[in-house]
Amino acid sequence: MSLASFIQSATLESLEKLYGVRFTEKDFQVSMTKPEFKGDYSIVFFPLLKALHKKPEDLGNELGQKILELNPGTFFSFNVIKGFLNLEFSDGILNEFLHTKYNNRQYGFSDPKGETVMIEYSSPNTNKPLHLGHLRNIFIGWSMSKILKANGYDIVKTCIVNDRGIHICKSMIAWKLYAEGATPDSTGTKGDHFVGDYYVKFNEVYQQQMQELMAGGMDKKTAEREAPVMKEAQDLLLKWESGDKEVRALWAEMNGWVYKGFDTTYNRIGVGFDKVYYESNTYLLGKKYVQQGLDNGVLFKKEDGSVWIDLTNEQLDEKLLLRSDGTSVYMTQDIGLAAEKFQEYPLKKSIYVIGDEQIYHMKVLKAICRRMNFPFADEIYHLSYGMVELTTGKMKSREGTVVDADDLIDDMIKTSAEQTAALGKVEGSTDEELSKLYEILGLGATKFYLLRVDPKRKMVFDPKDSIDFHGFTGPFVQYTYARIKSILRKANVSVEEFNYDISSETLLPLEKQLILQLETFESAVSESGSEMNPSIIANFVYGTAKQFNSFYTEHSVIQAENQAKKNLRLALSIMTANTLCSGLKLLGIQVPERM
RNA sequence: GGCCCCGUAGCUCAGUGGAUAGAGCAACAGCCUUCUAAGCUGUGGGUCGAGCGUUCGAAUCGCUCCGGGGUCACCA
Repeated sequence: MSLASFIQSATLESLEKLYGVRFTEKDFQVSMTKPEFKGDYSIVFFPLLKALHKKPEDLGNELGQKILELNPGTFFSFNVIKGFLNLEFSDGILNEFLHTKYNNRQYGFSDPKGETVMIEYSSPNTNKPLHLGHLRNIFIGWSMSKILKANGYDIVKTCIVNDRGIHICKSMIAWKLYAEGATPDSTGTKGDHFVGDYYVKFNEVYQQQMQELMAGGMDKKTAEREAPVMKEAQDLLLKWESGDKEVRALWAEMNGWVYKGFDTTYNRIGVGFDKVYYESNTYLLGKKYVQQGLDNGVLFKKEDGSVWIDLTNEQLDEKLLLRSDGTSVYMTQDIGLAAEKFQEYPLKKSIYVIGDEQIYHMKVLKAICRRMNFPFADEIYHLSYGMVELTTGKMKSREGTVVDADDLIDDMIKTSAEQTAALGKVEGSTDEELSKLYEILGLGATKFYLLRVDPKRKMVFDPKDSIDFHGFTGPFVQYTYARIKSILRKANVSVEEFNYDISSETLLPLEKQLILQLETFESAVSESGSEMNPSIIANFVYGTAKQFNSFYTEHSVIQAENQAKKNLRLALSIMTANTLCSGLKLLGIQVPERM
């Protein structure tokens, strides 16, 4: 139990003993005491005054005395200011916390609950490489999978690959027309970029043809439809759907190139999936549910044969589920896949990491599932994240302002190499060690930068900011870890073998603050899980690193005043290192032993 | 137009019912014969978009307005 919740229940118990009234945790708040006041945690008891007809000083003092009396040895003192009861923990209880947790690598993590959660993230189209926006999606998804695992859930990481449709047909036709048989291998190009280049080529040709048609007097709408290259792409799509062997072969080959490219990127950034769904396998799954919905009257057919659901009475609109020609739309597929997931796995919850532009879509999906009486309807959770914008505005593929994922990672690794070299602290390392280090730092910086903001909010990507390794950044936290490891090496202490005998040393303020900070890891883990928000962990590890650095500057570990102090500080250092490592791991970030 | 999200220091973000609103970056001033200065300490910087309301107490809750964004396809 965390210190905060310990105080919660101690307060409830004391109030009941004192006044015979049962309150709930919502009737008062427990928070960390502001630095300008004496104390560690504060009980805000304003709300209780009215119910108990007490003056603040009286209630505060009575409550404080009762809490101390019922929990001997736990608290050192208390004081009352207005409606705040400030409690100070005894050094003994904090020391005991340190003693039991300092070398527990599982600290902060829950035992398995035996419940499974699926989390879908990334879900790219196969016609172009991954970009900065995908990276935010991917890092949030990966991090949440780790955080939920730390909260005791079994995780199925998944991805729906949008491998069919007009977008890939556009790349295909451009390749057929202009590639002259070129392949990623023959040109030495990464597969996803290779296919993406033909998508760009398609759009160039398409634009040009439209201009020509419009110059000939055609209106824009018709020109969009009539441009030869677009008609050829449409033709490929029809052929694909009818199972044309040649088209299917080319489609499979080009997608294969893309997958190889994606895998390279996924491997490099250290993410993966347990189950990959392909749209080409799942896009027909929804149709049977549409028939079911028609049969039981949830859906209705219009005169032209199209199928709809009416959601106007829940502040949504009418939504099309089947075109008049009987083909399915996006939503139809999503219904099918949603059901498929729950059939394939015993899911407690099904999470979708998708941009906030699809909030409406996901709301409609849930509403439809509810109408169709799917038992899982309420277990669908849309973890929506805000778009990543540039300092110059939005990323627009048409204007060529999209930040490519591979390029970005290359830049970040290069930057970390330059910065490391400039500091000259890792001389004597092998080339292999160095390139590993640069990767850890470059990826750490990128991941931290994208995860430190609440997912729900849109964010600005400032290249200048993102390569700053000072302050609220991944490398800052990694640096703190590396320094601790350096201390431990110098002290000749092995983390596994160090044995901390609990001491009765008085804790100095900076030692105490660090313990109190470390103690909040557990609640950071559970909060980031229930809020679906990795930035809580990012803030925690940053705060912890900062707290350690303050301590480190002021007090020497190796040159401590006496052996007991030294042992205490070694234990504190080990626990900080472990906790930073655990926390960063939840963000998908590795730690370097030196930097 | 309907629905939804956002507006906090020059910039990027925390804080979502409690004490004098916090960090990082940028600016300025200090600290390396002492465990890694990718660090630490300090200074300046705010009508929390505006107004009204609820409350003992509002950046936080409600209403109105202003500004920015998303979405509402027989597109994917």
